[in-house]
Amino acid sequence: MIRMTDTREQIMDRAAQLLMSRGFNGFSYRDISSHLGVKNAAVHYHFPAKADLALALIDEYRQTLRNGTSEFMAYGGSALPQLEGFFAFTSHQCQKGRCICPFGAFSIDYTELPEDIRKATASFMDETIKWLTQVLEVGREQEEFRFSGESRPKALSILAGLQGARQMARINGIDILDDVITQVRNDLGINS
Amino acid sequence: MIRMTDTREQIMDRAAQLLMSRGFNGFSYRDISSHLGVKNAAVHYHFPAKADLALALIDEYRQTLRNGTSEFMAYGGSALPQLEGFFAFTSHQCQKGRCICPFGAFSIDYTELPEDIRKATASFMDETIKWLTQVLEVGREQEEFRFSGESRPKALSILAGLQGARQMARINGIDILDDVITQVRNDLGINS
DNA sequence: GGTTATACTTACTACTAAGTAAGATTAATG
DNA sequence: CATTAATCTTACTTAGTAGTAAGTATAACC
Repeated sequence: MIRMTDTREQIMDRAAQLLMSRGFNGFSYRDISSHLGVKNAAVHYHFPAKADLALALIDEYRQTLRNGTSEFMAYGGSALPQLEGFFAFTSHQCQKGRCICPFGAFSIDYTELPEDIRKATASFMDETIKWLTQVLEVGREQEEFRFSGESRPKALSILAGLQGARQMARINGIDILDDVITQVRNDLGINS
Repeated sequence: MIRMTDTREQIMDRAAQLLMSRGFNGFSYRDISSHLGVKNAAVHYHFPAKADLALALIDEYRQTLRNGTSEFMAYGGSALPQLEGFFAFTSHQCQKGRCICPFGAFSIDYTELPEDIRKATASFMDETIKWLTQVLEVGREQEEFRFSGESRPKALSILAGLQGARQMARINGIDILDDVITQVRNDLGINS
């Protein structure tokens, strides 16, 4: 009756929430199962090992970001909306309590993680870096942004700033993220 | 014979290493004791609860930073060396494998931590923010730096950038930290 | 020389974690 | 109706966690 298996989706949902609010080693299968009102082993049925869950989460998050960026990567266009979309996404995630971005969540336990998770995380990060680098490169050509230095280190510094800000926001309040985003705009010569 | 109790120091040393390479929930008393060749309970003798160890670590780290900054806070002076000293400290820590700064390490588990650790972390962060804000403020007056916007958000964005970069460096190599530091210099108009 | 405090060890408790094997329930299929 | 596969539960194993209580050795103090 009702519907079988949206359980898998519910597990992913709850796990995403937990991953980004407590880190990968900060939640257990029990945290998921008790929240859904099922037994521990039900979660193991869908994701035999915690690593399987991690891979699925990375993939999902990656797809989410990719949906918003693929068109730009393929055809180019206006860079500022891409950047602002990313800011808005980051801010929104944080407000939902998903403060720790997956990079942050996995980076803590990185050296202890299985090889395939490390690869997936690293490759996801690469993809994000490349996207932002292109956004900055195109945006500078079109005079939407002004900054000194190469595009890639600038992209790295922005990503690092957002990641760090999300974590600092946990300790000192969400205003910190807004402040950092505003400053990043300033440093790009965006007068909004 | 030999010397008693440098054990406490050795515990702190190892714990600092573990905290900054695995996060607070990423190491156990066993990781410490086995490395020192003592028993688990010996660690508990010096630090009854893990929270006691955390507080001691925060205090130590805080003292380290304070030693390098107190003179400036009291008397002012040249701002650039303060900033460069901070960069060098960060970079050096990271090269020693202490990639995760305490803020990052505790922020992950923040919501689950006991109240006193949360307070200590937050107050330490405040202290750091205030110091860097003053460095930037003074540095701009003395025309060592150029940047737009207020000093405090600029300080936040730099701290967040360094924290994020340290974590990204774990995943994609230590070059990322150097790139980010270089970009921060660029964005401050420092031509070194 | 006896007492006391320090710095441990031995041996344990109580708990939580990931993961598994085998059985029960349900829905779909031939 | 019988079979099969999917989705779960019950009941368990193994291993690691923080923390504690009681005892031992050593050095310092009176």
